[in-house]
Amino acid sequence: MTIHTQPHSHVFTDSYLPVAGSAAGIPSGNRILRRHEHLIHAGARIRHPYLVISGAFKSYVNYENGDSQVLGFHVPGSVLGYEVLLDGYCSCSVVALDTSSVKRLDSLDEDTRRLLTENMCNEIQRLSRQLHLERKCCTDARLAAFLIDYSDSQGRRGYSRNEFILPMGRRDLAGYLGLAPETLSRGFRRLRDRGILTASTNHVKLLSPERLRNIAGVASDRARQRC
Amino acid sequence: MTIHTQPHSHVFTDSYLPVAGSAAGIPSGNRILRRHEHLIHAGARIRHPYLVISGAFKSYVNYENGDSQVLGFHVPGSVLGYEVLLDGYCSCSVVALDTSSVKRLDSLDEDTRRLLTENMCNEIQRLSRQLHLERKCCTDARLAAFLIDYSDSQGRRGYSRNEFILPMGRRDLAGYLGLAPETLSRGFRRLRDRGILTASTNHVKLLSPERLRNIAGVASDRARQRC
DNA sequence: CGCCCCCTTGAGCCGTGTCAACTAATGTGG
DNA sequence: CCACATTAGTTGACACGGCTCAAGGGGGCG
Repeated sequence: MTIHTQPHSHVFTDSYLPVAGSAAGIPSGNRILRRHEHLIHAGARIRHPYLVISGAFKSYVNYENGDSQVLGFHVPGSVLGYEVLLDGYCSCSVVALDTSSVKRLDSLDEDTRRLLTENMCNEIQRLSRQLHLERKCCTDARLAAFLIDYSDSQGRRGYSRNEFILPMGRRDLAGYLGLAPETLSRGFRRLRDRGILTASTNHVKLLSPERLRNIAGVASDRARQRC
Repeated sequence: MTIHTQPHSHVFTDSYLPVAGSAAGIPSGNRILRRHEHLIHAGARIRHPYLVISGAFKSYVNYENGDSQVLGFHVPGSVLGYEVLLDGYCSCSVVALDTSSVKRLDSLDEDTRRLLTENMCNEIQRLSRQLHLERKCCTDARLAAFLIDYSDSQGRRGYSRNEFILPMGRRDLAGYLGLAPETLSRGFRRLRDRGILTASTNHVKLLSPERLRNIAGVASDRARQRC
């Protein structure tokens, strides 16, 4: 049996329906977090899950030796805190990349539980895909897959698919993609040289989404050497 | 906040308590599968989860271009089929590596749901760790981490920690660790040359678990080049 | 203005994938 | 039971991608 996966969907876990309208204004009663402020501390216990309303978050783990690993990015629509289905102890930290707001999901009713379960399931599939991506695909394909994915995520939320601002810095993005920052920088440069996009640090404009999608799609070939 | 993870525990998802005694004889009423026989086909729908009683399984995904990815190995005590918590459609296939038996969990009661949820949670953490391992650690550290983990798993189930038979072939193990079979072979050779183990294909004997654990533990350093 | 941090660019090295050849193990049919 | 075919595992040679180290811009903020 063959699974036909699109190159790299669902990296952004917006399992909830798009909330494009309400994302502009920040609803009262929600918790507001500023850049670098933590929503969740690894090892701490949470009692309620959160729904991301606006902004963007990064989840990560720190290891004993000091280096940290970026686990994922979370945009409006994402649900955080599936650990409440178990003991509530979080294994990773979640920090705001920019001024952001979240809605606390107070009642752990049937719908919420299902939402969290779907969230976990998506997470497993995302990690599997990421593993496969890092094993088989070169820098450019990984970067292309990420950009296509982010582009789609933007589109689903009602924003432009071809022009957007990345909420995370190069270091974090490199960490997420399993690359050194220098390598990521060179990846951007190659895509820019080929006229596929323009990227002034965080402002990205896709000039040829077709070719970008192609680069990401050839991904699963043995395209580690031939991009 | 720093998470203190042991080098690589829980790769083998024996969330259920060890069933060492009952593993010897195969209880009646359970489903028996022979080598290469599938328990779950990707894309198919399952209605009940399974508990592995004896033998060993491999879960994997096939991609369009033909190459497949090994997702995990499952020994007695593992639970398979968390997808029943959602729509029941499986995203990966599960095949027996040897003559094996499973027990179908008929009632989806509270305990079973919790077991499956824990299973998913462990899976997420395992995949995160694997990602980190593959990004930061060289061949020998990855192999060492796997062997330590398998050794511990054997120990928990009441078998020898220092001498065991790996149920999977080199190709599958290489695929799981994200290595080429040749590279894995060289990894075994280096560990053998250093007097840390003996390995005649599947029969592994750990001569110096201490040093092996050390190699796996130095893992998270920037030990990609210096093992 | 000047400091700091982030990003970029260059040079060189090392680990691992690939290709190819050889051996060992397994299975098959006569 | 042996000869053969087939697959799995090992070993060697080589090339290449990405990491590391080091230095050079560029933008934000005090």
